[in-house]
Formats: sequence, C-alpha cells, structure tokens
Amino acid sequence: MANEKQGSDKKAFIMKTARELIWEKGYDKTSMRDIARACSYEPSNTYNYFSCKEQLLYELLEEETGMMISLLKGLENDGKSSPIEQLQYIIRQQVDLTLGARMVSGLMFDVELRNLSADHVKKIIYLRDKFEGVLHKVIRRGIDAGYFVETNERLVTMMIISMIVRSRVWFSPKGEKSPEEIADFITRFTLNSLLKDGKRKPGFK
Amino acid sequence: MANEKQGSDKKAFIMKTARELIWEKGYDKTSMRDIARACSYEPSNTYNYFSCKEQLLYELLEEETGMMISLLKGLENDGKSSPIEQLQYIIRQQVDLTLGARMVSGLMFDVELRNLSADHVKKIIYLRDKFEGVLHKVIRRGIDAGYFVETNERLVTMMIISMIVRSRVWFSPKGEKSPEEIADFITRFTLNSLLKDGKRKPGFK
Amino acid sequence: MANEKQGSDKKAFIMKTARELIWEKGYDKTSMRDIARACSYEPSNTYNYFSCKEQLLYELLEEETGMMISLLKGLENDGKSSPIEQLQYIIRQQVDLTLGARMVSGLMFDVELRNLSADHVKKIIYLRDKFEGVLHKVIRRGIDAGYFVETNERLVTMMIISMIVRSRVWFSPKGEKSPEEIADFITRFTLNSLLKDGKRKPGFK
Amino acid sequence: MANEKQGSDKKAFIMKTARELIWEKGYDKTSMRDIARACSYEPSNTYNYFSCKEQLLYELLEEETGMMISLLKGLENDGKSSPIEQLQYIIRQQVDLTLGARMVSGLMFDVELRNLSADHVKKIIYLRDKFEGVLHKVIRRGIDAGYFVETNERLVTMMIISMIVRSRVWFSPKGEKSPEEIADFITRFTLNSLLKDGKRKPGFK
DNA sequence: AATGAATGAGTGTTCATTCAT
DNA sequence: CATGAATGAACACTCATTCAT
Repeated sequence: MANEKQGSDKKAFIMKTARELIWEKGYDKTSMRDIARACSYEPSNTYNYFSCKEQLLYELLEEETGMMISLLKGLENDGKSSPIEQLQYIIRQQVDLTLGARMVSGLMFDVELRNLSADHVKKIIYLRDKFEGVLHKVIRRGIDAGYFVETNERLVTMMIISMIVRSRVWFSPKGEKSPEEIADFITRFTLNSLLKDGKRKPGFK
Repeated sequence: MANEKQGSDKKAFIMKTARELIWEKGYDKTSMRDIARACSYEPSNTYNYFSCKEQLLYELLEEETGMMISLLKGLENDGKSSPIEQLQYIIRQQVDLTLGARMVSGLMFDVELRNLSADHVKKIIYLRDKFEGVLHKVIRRGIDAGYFVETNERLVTMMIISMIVRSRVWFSPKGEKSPEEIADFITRFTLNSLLKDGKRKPGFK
Repeated sequence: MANEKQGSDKKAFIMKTARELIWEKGYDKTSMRDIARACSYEPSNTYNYFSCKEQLLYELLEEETGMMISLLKGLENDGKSSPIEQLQYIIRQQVDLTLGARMVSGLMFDVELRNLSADHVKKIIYLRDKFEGVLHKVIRRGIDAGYFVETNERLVTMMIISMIVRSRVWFSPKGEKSPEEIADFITRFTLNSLLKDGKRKPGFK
Repeated sequence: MANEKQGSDKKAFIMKTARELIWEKGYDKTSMRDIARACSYEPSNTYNYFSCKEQLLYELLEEETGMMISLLKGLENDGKSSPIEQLQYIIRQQVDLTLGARMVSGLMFDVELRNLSADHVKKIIYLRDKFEGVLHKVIRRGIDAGYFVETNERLVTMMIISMIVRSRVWFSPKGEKSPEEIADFITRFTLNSLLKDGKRKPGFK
C-alpha cells in the first residue's frame, strides 16, 4: 500500500538511499538520521537491517566491488578477443560505473575505505586485488603477444584505474564530453602509450 | 629572544599540525580538539587565529594550491627547455609534493573541497585552474612544436593530474618504488602516449 | 509427547533465564533483548508471557518471596523444636537460597524493589513482612521461654537478615568458607548474642 | 550573581547533586541529563569536569571510601581506649554516615561497584580493604586482650558491616528508632556476642 | 594570547514496546 | 506462539563555537 519498493527488499532500498547520500556528502557528513529520513522511517529501524553505520558502509563497498568484478567475469580466461579489445571493454565498463547513470563506484571507494574496521578493510582489499589482477593479466598478455611494449603491468594498472576513478572529480554531466567519450579517451591515451610504433593511431581526441 | 620566531610562526605551526591530522584522518574526523591537543593548547585558542574550522581548511588548501603553482613559476613562458623536459619537471615536482617527505597536497584536495563554503570553493578552483592552465600550455606547445601527436590537451592534463594525485592511494613508503621512480613512470607513460612514432623509447618500467 | 512439558514450562524457562541475568547484571542493565537472546527467541515474544518488563521482575520477586516463605511453612506453629533449632534452620535455608547453587534471592531483592510499581511494591512488602513475622515469633518465643536475653525482636530480625543478605556481596565460591559454614557462623554469632550467660559456647569460628 | 555555591567549587557541587540522585534512583536510572538539569546547566558541561559518567561514579565512591577511612584515622594504633570503646565508636560513625543527615555511603557502595571499570574497582576495593583492616585489628586486639571470645575476626567484620550497611534498606526517618539508637543496638548486639560470660549486660534493646 | 566554563545542536545507538502477520 | 518490522523516547557523549577573564 505504502511504497511499493519497500515491500520486496527494504534492505536494498536503504542501501540505495544511503549510497546516494554518502556519494553526495560523504560518510561522515551523512548521519543515520539523514538516511532514515530519506527512507521516511525512524532512525532506530535501520538497526533492524544493519548492526551499525560501519556495517552499512561495508556492505555498500562490498556490493560495489562485487559489481566491478562481475563485469569482468569470463574475461580473464577469454583467449578469443585481443588484449586491445579487452582493455577497451574494461575501461568502458568501469567509466560507465563511475560516471554513468548508475553511478556506483569510484572515488568514494578510495576515500571511505578508512571508515571501515581493519577486518572489513582486509576483505574489501582482497576483492579489489582480484579486480586489479584481471587488468594485470590482460596487460601482460598484450605484452607477451607482442602488441604492447615491455613495461610494468602493475603500475600501468594503477595508471588506468587512477584515470578512471578520478574522472568523477572533474567530470561534468553538462560538459562537452560524455562518459563514453571519456572512456574512449582513456583507452586511446593508454593504448597509445602501450602499443608499439606503427601499431598506434596518429592522434586521439 | 629565543622564541622571537614563535609569535608570527604560531599560526603556521597550527596549520602544519592541522594539515597532518586532516591528511591522516580527514577533515570531518579531525576535531578542533584534536588539533589543539596536538598543538598542546586549549581548543578555544584556535579561534584567535582562525574564525572557524572551515576557514582553517580554506587557508590550508589555499596554501597548498599556492605551493603547487609557485613551483611552476617561470615555466609558463620559458621558451628554452623543451616541452618534454617541462613535462618531466612538472610531474616530478607534483609527485614529490604528493608522496615526498613534505606530503602536502593530493587527494585531500579533491575530497575536502566540499567542506568549503561556495565562496571559498570558487577561489580555490580559480587557483587550481591557473595550475592546470600551465599544463595545458606545455602540452599544446609540445603539439605545435611537432613533438606530440595531435590530442585534447585539457583531457591529457586531467589524465596526468589523476595519475599523480591518486598515487597517494596506492603508494606505499615500504613498497618497491620510490616517489622518484613513480614520477618517472608517470612521465614515461605519458610521453610514450604523446610522442610520435620514432621519438619514443622502446619500453619503460 | 517429547515436549509436552514445554508448553507450560516456557514461562518458567524465561523466568529462570531472566533471574540469572538480572542477578548477574541488575535489572536496568538486563534488556529484554538480553533475556530473549539467552532464551534463543525474539524479544517480542516475551510479551506473550509478560505484559511488560516490570511485570516480569514482579513475578520474579514474588516467586522468590514465596520460596523464602514456603521454607518456613509449619515452623511458625511448630512447638516441638526449640527456638535455637528453629533459628538455625531458618538461617541455613536462607543462606542456601542466597549463596547455594540455586542462588535465587538476596540483595537483588533489596535493590530491585525500586523498579516495581507502587502497587507491586506493596504486594511484595506484604509477603516480606510475613517472612519477617516468622522470625519475630521465633525470637520472641526464645525470649519468653527463657533461652534468650530480653531484646527487641524486630531489630534482631533485621540484623539476621542483613547478615544473610549481604553475604552475597563478600561471598566468594572459591573462598575458604562454604555457604554451610557461613550459615553456621551467622547462627553462632547471633545465638552467642542472644543466649544467656552459661548457655553459650565458649567461642565460635 | 547566579548561584553562589557554583563559583567556589563547581565540581564539588556536581558531585553533591549527583550523589543525591544516584542515591535515590541508582546509577543506571540517573542520566547525565538528570544530573545536569538538577545543577541547572547543560549536559555537555558535565564533561568539562568528568571525562565520562563512570568517572563521576568512581570519584563519588572514592570520596565516600575516603570519608569512611578518615573517620578511623588514629584509631588503628590507639592503645589507650579499649576495643569495646573503639568498636562502639566505629559503628556510630559508620551508621551516621549511612543514615545521618549527610547520608553518604552504604548500600550504594555495594551495588554500584559493578558499574565501575575493572581498574577503578581495584582501586576502590583497595581502599575498602584498608577500612576493613582497621576493624579486623580492633577485634583481634579485643580477643588477645581477653575481652572477646575466640572467633574469626574477618567474618565478624563482615557481620558488622552488613548490619550497618543494610540498615539503609529498612531504616525509616519517621520510624521509632533514631540512627543513634540503631548504632547502639548494632553495638550491643555485637558486643553481646563477642564478650565473655560475666562481662555482658543482661539484655539490650 | 590564552584559558576554562558554558552552550545547543547533533551523533550513533539502545531500549521497551507495538502490531500485523 | 512466534516473528520481523517499526516506533519514539531516551542515552552517553562529541562537536564547533562563544565569552568573560
């Protein structure tokens, strides 16, 4: 009768609401009261779903990391598509997650991590490492297959993630570039650095 | 006589202390009490130097941006050194600021900006734009002079800053790479992307 | 068949659990959640058995007082055994109730009384007075029969109860004295004070 | 201008107020708001004087124990007055502390002890043991000097304290007995038990 | 320049309890 | 009988800030 969304999965509804608020104002500035109010119920009720505020943040970040990883499922051992195509695919997916309508991951991840308990940090880092591992492999395969110049794949991974994640800081929905164009730019910028002479395109915008 | 410096330096001392704490724990988690205690005086005394907490943060960020810019002084209209050398110089300076012993700028900048008043945000953004403007020009000069491939210098600027700034997230002082090596890597990664075929080095680590 | 006892015993089970917790932590520090969790069901279920927390406490104290009294049944009008034997019997029973394995009464009684409603307090006091009345009579009979020196039997009653009740504060299960020995000591200490010269034992430990 | 008492020793004023409230309602039922309201200032101000609620209780109990002990100063090594006089003196002082106008110690002590941190409990127990030690010695001296029958002085100490402390539970200011009379009764009851045949009074009320 | 007392709004969280299912 | 969701009042405590001294 009331809110139709609430019936089926109230916990998911709280998480969605909380994510938006934390995304906007940050974990510290978002109070349990804020979240409850935005869900239009009383603060104490939140504790029927999450044991404490930190637990809520943890589940949020866990969900996010999960999403990032799930998009890469199957890619790791996919031998058909070229490393170039794979790189392009990964960057597109992650930029979409960061800047797209579903805006779900990104800088929040980096910054709010320190609000987690040591135990929870460990778990999230474990997931993040799995994600980074996929990127490592793709780049390494590109080098071994002769597409890319010899380089340090771990650092390249960091560069790519940095460019993606921080796009949230300077991206403007009203700006001249769409998320897709930004993804393409990051891809071109990266490939232009990695590809050997002769395999590169002359320029990129 | 012994403490003649203290009079004028007291404010600087508070800022230094505050910067370290905010750097470590974030603006929200750093209370005026924390700062005062670390300075070993009473909280109320802070208000003899700063009208409010937000003002303190503002002056911190202003000082930071100032430092970033001052390192670029003279570079903008320097026609002698090549864009390649200039790029290398800028990246080195900024990485040092971010990861070096004086650790003073970086991600804090991006994140804490939202704790400023609208008016203060405007002022900081103005300074930041000046900084970015130098990078634009350097890259544009590199393109015009035939060193770099044709590209969007604004986006390239963002890529470079992203790679620098976020290095703070994954950098470990105990890790295998020193700040200098990271600066070099970012420089090589960028130049490898920008330089035309034949002008690049075969690989980079 | 197997659990035919459970139906009616469930309430008793809750009371047993609640008593232990309240005994240990006190009424205020024992939440309905605590009790429910210790019974391994949900808090709201408690309200199928007790209208509110105060009611639960009331029934607990009522049960306790009942136990204290029931142990004295028949004693009041028992003309056979001497007042000395009767006093000894009473003290033993009450110390056992306070310090014995079933640990069921004692200081909790004194302290938690203020958590009851005025109405409930009255009822409990009424029962407590009945208990004290038995002690009065025993002592009075001892005086009248020439065993005990002339004294104020009401105050003597208070002394005896005080010694019994507060034993819970300093009693240690690992200590050198067992509950039985403590009961004996209280009995000897009291009798030594009450008995006339010549009827006393020379010393007591 | 406002409250004349506040100026000189505000902390003492808070403690006095808090003691009365805790005495009346118990530690758990007395909120920091209650205490602040009774002092007519805002709750947060309490924390300028006490780091937390537990610290307030601790200082209260420490003060109390201190008072109990200070009344015994000089008694321990006083060879002039007889153990009988000393016992009488101690019981009078403690009953006065418990039931007199200054009502400061007593059952609260026993019960609220569990609200202290382990560390604070240790400190209070240490002080309490000092107090009990004096009683031990007085009784032992009475035995050795031939006044008292041979007995366990530690247990006798417990009996005496129990009778004193719990008087608070049944004492009524409107009742027939004054604190002085109660003290006398406890003294007589005790002495009658301890004194040898022939040294006792025939009865006591 | 520095302090200590004071404030009032706010924080995360707990609690006894209710109610529809 | 039993549950899970919901409530609203309360709690200890923290915060940035003010102000008289």
